[in-house]
Amino acid sequence: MLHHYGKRVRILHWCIDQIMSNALSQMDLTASQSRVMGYLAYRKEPPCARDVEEEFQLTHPTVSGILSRLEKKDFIEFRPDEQDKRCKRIYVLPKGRQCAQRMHQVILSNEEQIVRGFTEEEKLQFAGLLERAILNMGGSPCQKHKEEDNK
Amino acid sequence: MLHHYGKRVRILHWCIDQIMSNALSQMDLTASQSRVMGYLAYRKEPPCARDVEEEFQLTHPTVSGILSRLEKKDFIEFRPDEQDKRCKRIYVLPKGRQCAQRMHQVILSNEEQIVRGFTEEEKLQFAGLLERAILNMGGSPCQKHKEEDNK
DNA sequence: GAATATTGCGTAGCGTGCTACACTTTTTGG
DNA sequence: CCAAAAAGTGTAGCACGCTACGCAATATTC
Repeated sequence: MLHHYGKRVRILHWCIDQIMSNALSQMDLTASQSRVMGYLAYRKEPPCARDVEEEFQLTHPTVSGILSRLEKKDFIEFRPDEQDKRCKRIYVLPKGRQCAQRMHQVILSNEEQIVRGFTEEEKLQFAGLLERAILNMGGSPCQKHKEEDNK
Repeated sequence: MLHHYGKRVRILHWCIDQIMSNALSQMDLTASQSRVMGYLAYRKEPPCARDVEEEFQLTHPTVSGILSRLEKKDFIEFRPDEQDKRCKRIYVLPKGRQCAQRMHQVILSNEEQIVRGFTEEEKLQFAGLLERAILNMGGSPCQKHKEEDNK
């Protein structure tokens, strides 16, 4: 019996991105950009690109692209770290601060919309089954490095 | 309480694609390409691009790109339809037929791997919750056209 | 302290998804 | 029958994932 998990996960992933992008288009932000902005805005210490990679389990060229688009649109600014000259600290500019609250709302309401009509038990099950499926597939990308150490 | 459904769906989607791509790289196929090839190989009548769009809920530029890469690698061939000169019928070439069985296996084993260790009830729940989440988010892209008719 | 490894980042190049536009062919309405 | 709508493709341009490479700065090791 076929359940088409892969297909369903793919479509759901697409839907989530689409809904978020629509809700945020008026702020000139894509779904990925707003998720990163949400993370940046709610950090006390200005993080560097590496922290964003860890948070979202993305590779550095991907994060680099998203950040450079955010910089071009004046949501953020890069400033070199005094101590470690390799790092470029990410500072949220006023334009970024302005829409932080709105972003947060959109992200939360999106999460709610995904599980609308679910009972509390179903929400727990859904999160649990997703997590188990991820573990079945070997976990997130950046965890692979750690596994390689067990040689 | 935060369950990070969006994040988990995104990561799971990524994992599924990654595992499939790895399993198929020796055949010079990406995950998306092999899914399309799987569909093409198990069709009696040679479909046109439109059928692929419907099957996978993708837009036509996306399908067009995947098909043109498959054509370039000699997995498929386009031939104009006699009756309807708009359509380009898709014919699977020998190279495509050769790996059809293997593709099918990889796709099936991938589906199994996603829900490894799940009970039958959990598998049903997982598929059901995914479907409900998709409906919560407005369903798949191509269904929007039909909704627009209800004006 | 100098050679080496690691870390942080940049860039090139690609696949896959999208929107928006244009074109040809077919179908449909008056 | 002819104009208009719809259907099937094509292409341009973009976002966002990836791998693979390279370079500079820091850490580590001998």
